[in-house]
This record gives sequence, structure tokens and C-alpha cells, in this order.
Amino acid sequence: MLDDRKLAVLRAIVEDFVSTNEPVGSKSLVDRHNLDVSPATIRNDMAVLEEQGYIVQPHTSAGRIPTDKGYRLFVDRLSGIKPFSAAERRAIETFLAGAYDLDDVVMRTVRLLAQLTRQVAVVQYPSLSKSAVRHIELVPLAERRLLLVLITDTGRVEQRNVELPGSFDEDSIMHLRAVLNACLDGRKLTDVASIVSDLPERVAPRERANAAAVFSVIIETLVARHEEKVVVGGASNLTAADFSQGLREVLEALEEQVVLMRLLGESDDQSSVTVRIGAENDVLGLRAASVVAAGYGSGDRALAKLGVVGPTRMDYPTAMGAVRAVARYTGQILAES
Amino acid sequence: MLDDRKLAVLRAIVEDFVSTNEPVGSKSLVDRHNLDVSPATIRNDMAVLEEQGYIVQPHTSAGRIPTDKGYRLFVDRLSGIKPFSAAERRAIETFLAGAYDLDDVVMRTVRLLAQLTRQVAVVQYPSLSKSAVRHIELVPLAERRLLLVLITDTGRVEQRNVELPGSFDEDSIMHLRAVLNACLDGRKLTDVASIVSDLPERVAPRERANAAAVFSVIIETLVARHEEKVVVGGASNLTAADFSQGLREVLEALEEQVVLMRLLGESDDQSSVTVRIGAENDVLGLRAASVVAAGYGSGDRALAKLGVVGPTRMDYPTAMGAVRAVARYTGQILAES
DNA sequence: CTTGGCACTCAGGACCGCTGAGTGCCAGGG
DNA sequence: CCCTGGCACTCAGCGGTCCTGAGTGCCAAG
Repeated sequence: MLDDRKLAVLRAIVEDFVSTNEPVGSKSLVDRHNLDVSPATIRNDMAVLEEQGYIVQPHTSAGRIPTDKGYRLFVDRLSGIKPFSAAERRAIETFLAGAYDLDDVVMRTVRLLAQLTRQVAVVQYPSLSKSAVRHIELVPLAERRLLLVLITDTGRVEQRNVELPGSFDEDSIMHLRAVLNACLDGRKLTDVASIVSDLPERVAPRERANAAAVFSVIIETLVARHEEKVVVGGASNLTAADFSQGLREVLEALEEQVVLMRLLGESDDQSSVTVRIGAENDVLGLRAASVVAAGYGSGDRALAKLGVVGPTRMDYPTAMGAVRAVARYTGQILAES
Repeated sequence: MLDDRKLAVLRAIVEDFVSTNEPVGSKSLVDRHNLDVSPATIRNDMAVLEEQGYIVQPHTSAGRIPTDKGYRLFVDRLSGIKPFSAAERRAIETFLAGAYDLDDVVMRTVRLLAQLTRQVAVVQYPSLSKSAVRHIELVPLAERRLLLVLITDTGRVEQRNVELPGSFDEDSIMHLRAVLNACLDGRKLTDVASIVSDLPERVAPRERANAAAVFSVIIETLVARHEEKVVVGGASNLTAADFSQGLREVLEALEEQVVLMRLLGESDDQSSVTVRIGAENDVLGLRAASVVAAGYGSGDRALAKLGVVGPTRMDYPTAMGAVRAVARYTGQILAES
């Protein structure tokens, strides 16, 4: 139904359009790529491709541009992931290795990704729910207030204030801290809630009111507030040229944490790079955008996602290569720390 | 040199231009504002104002628009700060009071400010260097690695990994923690560096190597890395209509922490609202932008800045009112927690 | 199935003229 | 001395027209 040459034509159209941002015609195709057939032949092929919905012409007497369906075919069957050179990989590695901090890792990752792809980069913090407790700390702040600090094995630190119903003394706090760490250390955060609910028995009755306050904050931190943090960078790579609908809406979407989560989310398979093209991502206002995303994590489990957002007219092979490489190295850095 | 009516004319021009974004002519001026003179008179006044550099005409036979100098005069002498109604203030207060976290306070503040002014909002985290240590925590992570957590009296939490030269046992860490807290609790961060440098004497010789590593990280955290954190929101309020130079550069500037610091920075007086107009802020690429900023903080000292960035053609009275109100309430919330 | 030829389409740029908002200047009046 | 109405002038923006060139679809011949 689509012979080899037609596929080659589609690939050529996508490549040319991506690099020039102008509708591509039969003539320019034949001499830019060395297809050894005449323009007329190409035109016939194009007619077929258009009929099947892979390309369209913006107006009569203009060249063709790929449709979402066209890009999809391109990504699925016509292009690979462009691998990075050893030098590039080394540069990525050393840039990320300079980070001294989880925050810093994420920041560097987002910058790097934005720079490599010249698109908007989106990086999700290592998810709370998939990581494990490394340490819990209770710090007295005031008469009836504690600071609860929860450290995960990915280096993420969550902090919450706890208002206590009653006053407390140092000893009871020490004890509570010991109990918490004994019971929770190393446990998956997803399991913590159920463990905590069994805990009250293990503290002296006098202390239960205060302990309960602490426990409920822990649960709240883990469950109620599992909205993950997402960081965006490279917004200046957005140009009004793409996004005819006006990039205001794109900017708006990028400011909504929830939207970003949806954008990255869903596909839960580990490390492979996923591409969502145009209307495929159901976010309103990003109908003209594509998302290239991948999971990253220390070890084999995917802790969180990262990716880039750009116009459907995007250099997918390169973007996919960058996302894959960055995901890999970021995961590696996290595993080491 | 500029009589009352000329000032009134300037004010009217600024107000009209701000609200319509179109050059304003003598005719439309007289009937929109009830100046009871003829257009011809206004024209004469305008000619003078133009000669003095307060207004220009984009092209012959168009109305006038204010220059930076014109806006400056407007802000300094012709307009007050628009106060917020009691209802609005209450809304602000309850919105901010819902925050449970320093991060959350900052996030809400930035959203609020962006929404109130319909501009880009910029909020700086309460500065490390002006706050005081509330608690230092050391958490063993691995064989030779600690997590250092530093909590300030504004609720900010800094975390850093410490690589130790040698192994350690629980007791020595306990001791070190105790020493640190004893010596640093309540001290201004600016003083911490000098205090820490005297500390090595107070630990057992065996432990000095490890302790030194911890100390150097503390100093590094406070001194070397005093780059403050800045959060930006409401970027979608940027419209290509303003910023003819292309808002790409504006977006770029807004992604640079350093630039943002410079933007807010400098004027160090406490709580008053400062306005920097157009070329007055020497940041390249923001020559067409104005910044309305104020310090905020718990109590009387200003801990950090917040503000909005927008086109010079901005509703200054409202923006100033919003910035002042938000700064006030955010400071209040911080003081309470 | 491919190819060259041919007629057709149409977006975008160049050009033109008009209109209306806005100006500057001037002479007369309070 | 300042205000005012009148008048001539300017010019951005808008709409219309024309032309060109890239690109197409179709067809008949190889």
C-alpha cells in the first residue's frame, strides 16, 4: 500500500519541513535528496500520501507539510533515535556530575535538556511515592510546633510544619523520632501510610495526642500531597513562529503543574522514549505540540519522567536521542548519590 | 516650567495609553477627560511636553506616547499607589494563609501577584544571609556520607551532601551535631562563617578530619552559594504585543536567576515600593520592561524582594498597590510560622 | 510505472490611492 | 499673555489591483 519510495518521500518531506519550516514541493525534494526519479513521479506519490492523510497542503499550489499522522509514521517506522557521540555523552556526564544537590541535579538536567534540544524541557522530581524513606527528623521549633523533615533515598527532602495539640519535652520527641525511624527506615513510601496507622500503640498514652498529629502530617505529606514537583526550563526556545494559535496558551499550559504531569505521565513503561504528537496529547492548548518523554531513575525502576515539549514540527530523532541520553545519565547520577 | 495643566495632560496621556495601547491625540484627550480647554491648547501643551522629552510621537501625524522619562514623572509625582479594598485584602490574606509550607507560601505568593497584576511575578526566597540558624541536623546516609540539613528561622531548609574523608560512628556524629547546634543556634547566617572557623578546637582530634569536611560544606552553603532562589510565575501574561523587540529575549532574561536578582536587587530600603522603568534597569533585553518591586519580611527587616515585571506601558498605581499588599501579607504569614 | 508537457491555482509581494486622525501654525479675541 | 478656531499638511493603515513564481493535477507518450 505504501511502497518503499513513498515512505522515502514521506521521510524526506518530514526532514525538509522540520529543517526549513516551509511547505516542501516535488521539485525541491528531488534535488535535495537524491531520489532518482522525476518530480512528476514524486507528485503522484504525494497525491497518494495526501489521500491517506499523511500530508496536507496548507493551500492549493503550495507544497505539502506532514500531518500528525505523518509524523507518527515517521517516528514509528522511518527514523531511529539519533545516538549521541562519545564526546557529547561525556560532556553531558561531566555537566551533570558537577551537581551537589538534588535540586541542583534537577536544575542542571532541565537546563541541559533545553539546550541540547532547543526546546522547552520538563523534568519531574523523583517521585515521592516510588522512593523509600531514608530518614525522618523531628526538630522542635517553638512551644507547640515541630518541623518534620523527611528524607528519601533519592535525596529528596520534604519538610512540613506540625502543630501539636499539647506541649512536649525533648525526651518524648527523641523517643518518637526513634520509633519512626525504626519502623519506617527503608520502607517504600507507598507502604508508609499503612505502617503509620499501626504505630499509635507503640507510644506511651500520654504522648499519643502529639504523636497522632505527627503521624497525620506524615500521611498527609505522602498521600494527600502527592502532587509531584515539576520544573520547566528553556521557555525562551518557544517562538511565535510555531504555535500559530498564539503561544500564550502554551505558556499557560506550561505553568500548570497538573497539565505537565499529564503531559509526561500515563505511559508507565520504564526507560523507553515515548513520543506524543499533536492532538495525541489531550491537553487543550497543546494541540500543536509534541512531547518526547522518558522515565529516569536510579537502578532499574523509573522514578520520574523527563522530556521536552515543542512544536509538532520537531527534530524527533535528535530530541529522542537527547531525552534518552539525559534520562540515562541523570538516573545514573541519582543512583550514585 | 510645567504648569498644572501640562502635568494633568501628561497624566491623562499615560492613563489613556496604558489602557488602550494606542497613541493618544489631543482630540480624544479632551473629551475622555474633562479638561475644559480646546484641543488646540492641549496640542500646545503636548508640544512642550514633547520638547522636554516626556512624550514622543511614533510617527508624524500620530498621537503621543509617554517616554520612560514621562512614566518616571508620572510615577513620582502624578500618581499614588492604588490601595486595595478591604475585600481584596481579605482575599489575599486568606489565600496566603492556606499555605502549609515555605515552598507553598512562595508559590502562592507568586501566583497571587501574577494574577492581581496580570504581569509576570517574581518572588525571591527569604534570603539565607539575612536569616538565622534555627537548627542543624546531620543524617548518616552511607558509609562516608552525611546529609547536612540546615533550617533557618524563616522556615527555609537547605540540604547538602557531605563526603567524609573517613568513616564515622553514631556517637561522633551526635557529638558534632550537639556542638554545631550549641554554637550556631540562633546566630545570623552572616556570622556563622566566622564562628565555624573557630570550631575545630572543640572536637576531639580524631574527629577533626570529618568535622572539617562538615564545616567547609556549611561555609560553602552559606557563603559560596548564596545565590538566592527566585521563582517566576505568570509568564503567560507576556504578550507579543508589548515587547516589539521580540519577547524571546524577555523570556531568556526571566530564566536567568542572576538577572532576576539584579532586577529586584539593589535598592535595599525596606518596605517601600520601588519602580524601575525601561532603560533604568540595566539588564539587556529588558530595556522595554519595567519592574515594580518591594522588600518583604517577617518583622521589620526585609528578608527578600518580590515584584512584577511588565512592559513600561503598565498600570503602575495598581501594580504598586498589589506589590505592596502582597509583600505585606506574605511577610506577615512568614512571621507567623 | 515513469516522464515531460501543459494548463491551472493562488499566496505573497509591489504598487496605488484614499481616508481619517492627528499635527503645527497663525491670526483673532478675552 | 494665554486660549481658541481655522486651515493646510502629513502619513499609517486599509483595501484594491496586478503580477509573479512555486507548485499542483492531469494526460499522453515512452
